[in-house]
Amino acid sequence: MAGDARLPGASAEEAADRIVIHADADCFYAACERLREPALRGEPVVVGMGYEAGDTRGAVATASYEARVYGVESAQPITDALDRLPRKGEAARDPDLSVEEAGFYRPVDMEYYKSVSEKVHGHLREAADVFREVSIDEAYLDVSGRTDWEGAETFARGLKRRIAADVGVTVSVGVAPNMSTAKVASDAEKPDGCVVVRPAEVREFLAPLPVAELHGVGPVTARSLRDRGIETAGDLASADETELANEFGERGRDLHRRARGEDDRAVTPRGQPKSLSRESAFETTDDHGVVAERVGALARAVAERAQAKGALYRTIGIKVVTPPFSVNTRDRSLSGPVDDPALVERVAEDLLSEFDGERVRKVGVRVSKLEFSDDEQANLGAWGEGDSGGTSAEPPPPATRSGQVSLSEFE
DNA sequence: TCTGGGGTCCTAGGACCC
DNA sequence: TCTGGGGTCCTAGGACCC
Repeated sequence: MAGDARLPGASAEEAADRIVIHADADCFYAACERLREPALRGEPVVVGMGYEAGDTRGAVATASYEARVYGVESAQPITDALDRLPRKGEAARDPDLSVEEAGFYRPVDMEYYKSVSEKVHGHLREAADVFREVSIDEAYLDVSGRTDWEGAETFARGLKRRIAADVGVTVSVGVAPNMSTAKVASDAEKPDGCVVVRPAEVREFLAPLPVAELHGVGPVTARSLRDRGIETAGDLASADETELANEFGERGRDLHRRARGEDDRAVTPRGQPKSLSRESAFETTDDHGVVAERVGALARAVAERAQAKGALYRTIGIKVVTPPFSVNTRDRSLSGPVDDPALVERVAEDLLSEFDGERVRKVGVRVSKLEFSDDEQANLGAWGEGDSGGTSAEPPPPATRSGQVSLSEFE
């Protein structure tokens, strides 16, 4: 039972000697905007997704610390953010508003952020024995062979300094004997943090933290834990594991271990994606034709992306969000892996027909049970060395067409 | 004010097979 | 006619993360 958490090859001895860094760029999108627009430095900056200049739609992707002071936070609707922090330009024209208490709003520009991210990741990769990219602004590094606990802080500060000097963004880092503790440590002194937690200090470092600060504890679990009198990681660490397992299943055991700073997972490079999806939100409508149109476009887009990545898929699914916010998913598995955009479209629209007549606010299309052809694997091996792909001029030819797959179940 | 978009992992019941 | 156990796959939903 106890060995379940351990990955193959990660012996207890190896785990005990591990030095893991979690690096997390501070307000990354806002930092990128400041990089190319230095006038934004020191100003409140809000980056919105689904947002266009002058618009009121969309949601906050990143708010700079200056903007957070006004109560702007990520995932907030732009309209709410604007209530708290008006746009600079509008504040200048409106005598009731103060220009001092206004901010700059910018739409997300993923391509640019990726180009900055590649530079940051380049430094991180160079500093690590093993590098695992988590997202555009986050990564784990196994640096066991690069430093020791004596030198860990100097090592981490050097890394931060190189990134700041070369790229111009600040990165918060946490250094710890395992991934889950390193993650919490990088968060502990944001922004521009550098927190080293040595093996003997893990328990006391974690103990006072609210449970919600543990990776994997969201609002639902946090409330449920609080209802049981478990407020801090220390409470969780000393809670009864069997009771946690009864209440939360295997996740309960996991959280118990994380709260105790026990995490034997080895840092491994990120593998191939498990699914690819596209989704989009719109004004709630019950016009099935409009919804079907969207689904068709998303199906084409997702199939194109799969093709560009050399991915075959065996399951096609849709997501339909109906007011106020209920998420419905439907999917269908095929008899074999395919690369067949027309089929994605057909299956997606067929699955959608169940929702004919319903009010819909958002739809998505997903392909999953992915398989990657061998030559594409080879390409991805090379990809790990240098650039991070994404914008290659020509997608690889599809490895397999769907001719051999039975379509009888759709006709 | 109608909460964006892209992911991962887990659970649970039913079908189906041996 | 009714009884087991074990395993995998499929589908739907939920929690969580960035």
